[in-house]
Amino acid sequence: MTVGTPGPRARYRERTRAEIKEIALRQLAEGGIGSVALTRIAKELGLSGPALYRYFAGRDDLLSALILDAYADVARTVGESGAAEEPARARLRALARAYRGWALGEPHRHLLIYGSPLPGYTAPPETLRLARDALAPFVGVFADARPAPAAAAVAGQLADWARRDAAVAQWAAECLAGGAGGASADAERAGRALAGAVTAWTRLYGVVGLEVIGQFTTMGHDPLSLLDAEMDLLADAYGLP
Amino acid sequence: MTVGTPGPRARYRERTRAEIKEIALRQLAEGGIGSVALTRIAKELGLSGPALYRYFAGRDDLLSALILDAYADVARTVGESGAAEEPARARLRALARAYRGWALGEPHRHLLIYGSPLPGYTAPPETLRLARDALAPFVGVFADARPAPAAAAVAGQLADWARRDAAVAQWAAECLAGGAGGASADAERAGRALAGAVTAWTRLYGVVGLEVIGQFTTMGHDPLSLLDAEMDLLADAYGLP
DNA sequence: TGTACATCAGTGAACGCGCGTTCACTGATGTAC
DNA sequence: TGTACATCAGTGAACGCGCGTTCACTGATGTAC
Repeated sequence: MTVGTPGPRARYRERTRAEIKEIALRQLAEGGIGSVALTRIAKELGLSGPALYRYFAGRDDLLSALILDAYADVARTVGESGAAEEPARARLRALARAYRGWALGEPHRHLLIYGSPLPGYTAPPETLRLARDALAPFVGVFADARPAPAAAAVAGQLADWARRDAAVAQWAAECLAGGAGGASADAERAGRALAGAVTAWTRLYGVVGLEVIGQFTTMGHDPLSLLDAEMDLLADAYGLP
Repeated sequence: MTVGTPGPRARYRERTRAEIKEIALRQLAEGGIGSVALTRIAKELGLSGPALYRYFAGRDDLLSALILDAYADVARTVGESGAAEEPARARLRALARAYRGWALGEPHRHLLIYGSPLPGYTAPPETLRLARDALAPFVGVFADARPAPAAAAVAGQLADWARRDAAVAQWAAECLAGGAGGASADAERAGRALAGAVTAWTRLYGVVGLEVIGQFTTMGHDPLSLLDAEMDLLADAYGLP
């Protein structure tokens, strides 16, 4: 079989897969993960139930596809944002706002990957790489960070991690160099940048996650202001320009 | 009917309700919320299915009871911790660690109240008060906070909130006075304390929430160190002794 | 102290529902000669 | 350019499952006189 041109059958197949995922996402948005049902997807597509097994090995396989798509979408959305901003702290704000925009726009997809884990479901291994991709832009922001004393311990732990695991060290170096190959960054520097990125991510998740599940509805503050403040405080604590 | 002594029937009733909730919690821990099934609870208790309707109006009512219990448990756990610690920043650490301990010990209950919301389920109104109770000790910690400039906007918003809503103002005053009646605290002070408390809560949730759903399993840091660092940085930013 | 009555726990049968998945098959579509 | 064949989308019937909830009822337990 020739590689390259997909052929009409493969194209049709991809289109149907996409339609199935589209309907599944709608069900997810409307009734949560428990409402994603192959039977009803098939009916909506005008197909019989078993027909879906031509496109997905089963319900779990479909959910895996949705999860991987969501991770990829997050990485893309965050990765595309804020690259132009000049001071590092402005870039940090932009990254955080980009994720918030995505999560508020598609809360069901945020919850799919960062809500309650599906019992009995084990995520496919690609998930790890994709989750890392979303973190990469944050690592870049903290390339020249000088953490406050309170953050030194975490930075040290992550530096040790980079020392122990060569793959991690290389990944961090790539993030720091903006994708170029110069992997000459030392572990200390990588540790500082990773600490900043992880902390940015937990703060971002803290604010946005609570906002998505509606825990702020009775509180008298604007979640966006809080998010901006959190990123600014982090920029302060890590000495970002 | 005399109030006071419960009587043997009421006591038996309460015991059975407690047993039902116990089994439901075990099902929740083992298979998530979708696994909480009245039919199977009844079977485990040696009862027929419909018998449970003597104790709970239906599945949603049982879930509501579990949710309210969880909120109350959080408030109690956090409230009991760290009161003795002297410098405010040590108290803050203790509060955060207390919640983390609870959440890691009973991740299913953490997820019940802070994971994906149940579609179609609306929480009973008592939830709000109980959620506030859990925040109260944090407000006390930030009684004399002097927020960094980056946090001023949020503190201002929450001060406005206290000005607009008398009930909020009084609640904040009670938190600041440690439960005493002296509600003379001004709105600015309440706003600063509330801002600190809310921020502490989002940071705490950020770290613990991600830890519970397993997002740190591949990262080379100790989540407890990160949590401590986050609370220390917050104490720095809010000028806590 | 004894008795009549109200209260309440619990049962069994039944309703109606949707779900994931398997299997043997039919018919259309693309492909190799 | 035409034909034989393999591939693949899709069907219909069927299996087996557990679930929440309602209803009319029985029998035990507590309570008021």
